[in-house]
Amino acid sequence: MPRTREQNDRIRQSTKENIRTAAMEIFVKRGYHNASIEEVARSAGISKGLMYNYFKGKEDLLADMVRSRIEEINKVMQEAAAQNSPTEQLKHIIDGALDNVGQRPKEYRFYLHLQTQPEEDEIVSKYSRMLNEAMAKNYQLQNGMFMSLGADDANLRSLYFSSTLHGAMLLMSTYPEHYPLEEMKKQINKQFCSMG
Amino acid sequence: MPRTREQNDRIRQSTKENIRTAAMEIFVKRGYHNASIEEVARSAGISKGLMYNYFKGKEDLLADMVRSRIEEINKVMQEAAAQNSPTEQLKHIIDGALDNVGQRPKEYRFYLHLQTQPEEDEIVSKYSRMLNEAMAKNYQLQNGMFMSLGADDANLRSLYFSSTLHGAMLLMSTYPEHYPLEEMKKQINKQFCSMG
DNA sequence: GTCTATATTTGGATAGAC
DNA sequence: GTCTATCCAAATATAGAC
Repeated sequence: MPRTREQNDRIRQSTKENIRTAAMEIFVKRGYHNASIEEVARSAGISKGLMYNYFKGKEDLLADMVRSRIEEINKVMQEAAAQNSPTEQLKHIIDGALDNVGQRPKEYRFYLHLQTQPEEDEIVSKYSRMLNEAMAKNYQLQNGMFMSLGADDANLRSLYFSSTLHGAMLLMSTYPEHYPLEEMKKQINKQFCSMG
Repeated sequence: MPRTREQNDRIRQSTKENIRTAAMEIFVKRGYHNASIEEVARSAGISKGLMYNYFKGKEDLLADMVRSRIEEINKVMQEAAAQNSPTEQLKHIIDGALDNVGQRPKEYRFYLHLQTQPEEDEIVSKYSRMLNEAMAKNYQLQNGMFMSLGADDANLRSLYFSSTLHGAMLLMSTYPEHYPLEEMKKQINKQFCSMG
């Protein structure tokens, strides 16, 4: 009795999702270069060969992750833009960014590691660029928020804000257990979310 | 006519320095994992085999770099501590950090990439840890400076300062040609180097 | 849809001659 | 002190059977 089309589809989807989860886990643990397909497959509970039935190769796994990361970033930014006042918009960015790192610091660290990849890396630099471009695009949006807020030199202010925010994320991912998340959110809010 | 001891020493030193420079160049360009000994040797103008006469292997090259980086960081911090007032001490830290990144953004990026290495990387994590520890040590020193400055919650203030500073370094290394270095130094100074 | 066995490549490291 | 030739391990990817 052969499987129906729907059964096969379900199996395929579920296996693919297993691989995704396993790949993220292993990549975060070992880093892209040191992660082996072997180990990803083992962690997903399948054979090495079967991987290639679902992803073209190791790079394809990474591409999939980066795509989903960029979606996640854009989503937070769009939610922020939908807020009523620039004050609330910026607050949403701060909360979105810092909560995300606070919840999954290793994952943030993985993507930052990726973003700081040398530009001439043969394989990975493409994805580094994609992430940086996504951030740059959202930075433009953020500039508009500081305009609305009525900042003197909105672009400079926005850049200073981004520096502070990304610095906080970096330090939080480096010392996740000691970083006073809520305290920092309060400080950044106080400094940037109103016209002083 | 054989070479004298001194001639040999000079040759050895000069060759070693050549390798160091070449290795930094290639590592910064390709990243540690993608850099090949082959290419480092080519760039240094020597054969691959000769490399192993000067360094135990690829990892030893990295160890050498990290050691010299930590020395560099500590030096800036000691110079800062030698200043007369906490205001000047903090200013020295800001200038030292941001000028360094401004001059060699790729190199900073390389070390940040190293620091964000996953903890369980088999080879490289050791050096990641060393860098993070050097930074943590200097952070203690910095805390003292904010104490002297008479900050309300000195440790929190110091952490916020570090977040801002490292965020600025990160963004500067990401967009080296667009980042308004001097402007940012001024802002950070204004915010942190006095008691407001 | 899944597995095992195998091919292929890359690159770090060593040996031995000059 | 330097080079060329060689070894060897790791890991990506493929082929073919069940």
